[in-house]
Amino acid sequence: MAESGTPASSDGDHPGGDRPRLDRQRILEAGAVFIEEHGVRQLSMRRLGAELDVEAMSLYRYVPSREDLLDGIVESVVDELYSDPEVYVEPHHGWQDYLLRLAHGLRRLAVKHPQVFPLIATRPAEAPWVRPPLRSLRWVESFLRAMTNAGFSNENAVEAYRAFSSFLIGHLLLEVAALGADIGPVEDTSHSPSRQADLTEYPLLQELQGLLSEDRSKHEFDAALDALLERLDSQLT
Amino acid sequence: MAESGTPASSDGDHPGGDRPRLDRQRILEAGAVFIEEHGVRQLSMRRLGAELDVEAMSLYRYVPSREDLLDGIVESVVDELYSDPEVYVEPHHGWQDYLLRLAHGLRRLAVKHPQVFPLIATRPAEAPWVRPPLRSLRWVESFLRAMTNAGFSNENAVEAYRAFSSFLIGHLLLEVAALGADIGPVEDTSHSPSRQADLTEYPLLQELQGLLSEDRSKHEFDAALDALLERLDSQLT
DNA sequence: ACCTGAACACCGTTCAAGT
DNA sequence: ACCTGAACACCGTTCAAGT
Repeated sequence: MAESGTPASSDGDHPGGDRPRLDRQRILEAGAVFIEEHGVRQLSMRRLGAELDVEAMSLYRYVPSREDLLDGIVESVVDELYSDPEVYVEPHHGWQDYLLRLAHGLRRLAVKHPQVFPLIATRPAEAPWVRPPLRSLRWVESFLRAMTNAGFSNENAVEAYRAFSSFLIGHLLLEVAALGADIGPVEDTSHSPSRQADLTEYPLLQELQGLLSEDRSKHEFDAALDALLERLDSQLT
Repeated sequence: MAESGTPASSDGDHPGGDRPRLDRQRILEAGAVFIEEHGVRQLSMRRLGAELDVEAMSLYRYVPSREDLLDGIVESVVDELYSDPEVYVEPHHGWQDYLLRLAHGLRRLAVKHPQVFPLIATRPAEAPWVRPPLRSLRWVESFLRAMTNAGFSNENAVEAYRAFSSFLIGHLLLEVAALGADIGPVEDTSHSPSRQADLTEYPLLQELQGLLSEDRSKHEFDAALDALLERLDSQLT
């Protein structure tokens, strides 16, 4: 009786929990959670609808297409960076401090959302020169402002922006990949990379397999970032 | 008359050209070509079949699944590196020469196959510690051998391997992305990034838009590679 | 031995229809 | 105003059947 019919109270109508009414932000968040749980490949409009106790078709009222849904998810995840207190402070301690905080903030984001991060890294951006993972005009402006204010020439500021992007993409993409994320359109757990590779033909690999399997990502990230900052610093004089 | 029936000669049977009989390598090559022309997203078993004048179902005799097809395409493209005369020579001129040649070979590969490269960069590898874009045990062994032979400790050789991979992924992925490739699961040309972004709120971006749109990828690649080699060199002493 | 037709269980997306 | 059912044009994949 309590199950059907009358649109009485707004809660307790469904056994599995209530349904707070659809809106775009709720869809994007559910999408991010779904991807983190099952991977992008598994995300279909129909399944995401089911997750929200709604038919797939309802989503189209808030999201024009699956592609746009993915873009929206990326955007909403990246926007977490604005509320990271370690990152989003005025760059009053110099450009190196600013870049360090930004880089570490993005690394936290990547590690927190290992399945979404590849999308952040690979979806086309707002403008061709907006390079991931700094996906918004606002961050690019902020980055370039920090550099030029610090005395970098326009050319060097732009070059620093490119070097910084490449550094982050390379390190973070490979870090989340090692974390077991699928960074491409795959999903099968029953798939290839489970079986142990046969190393009999590769004596050095055999010997170094222990070292190769160690996780040194934090150290390598910091070391490479440090080297990058040094390199940029040398362009300042 | 010449159109139908008798399986007479092996040529001229179809107006659109003859059909040399299916085999795995032919499928993989057609797949690579198709992706370069239309993007990964457009590649379906049915369409690739049509490209080969065959029903989709026939492909399953040579390729277990679409996923495996993509892996095979990646592998066959990466294998071009073995026949690059600039790369595949014994490292007799020192480790720096070896790394330079390898890096430039991979860059040529990326630029030659801008649509396939993101797959090279993002598909899961044979073993978890095989990092793209060096996707084969053989290359990893060769890389580590060159480094240890040059006097690097095991630890430093492995660290160099990781730094080198990250460097290549970051730079080449962003380079092919700028080249207009879709580096993620997108395709729509009718899509977002066409419209000119509104920069009125971002004065510095407005001022630097010219610089930001310049292609400096070759120079930046070389500069970053140089810095990396320097950094590795300093670990040798 | 190699290819195909028909079928199954899914997709994204549209649109008229329900409440 | 918001959600849904039915439908369309696609998918990947299986398998019995054709030649």
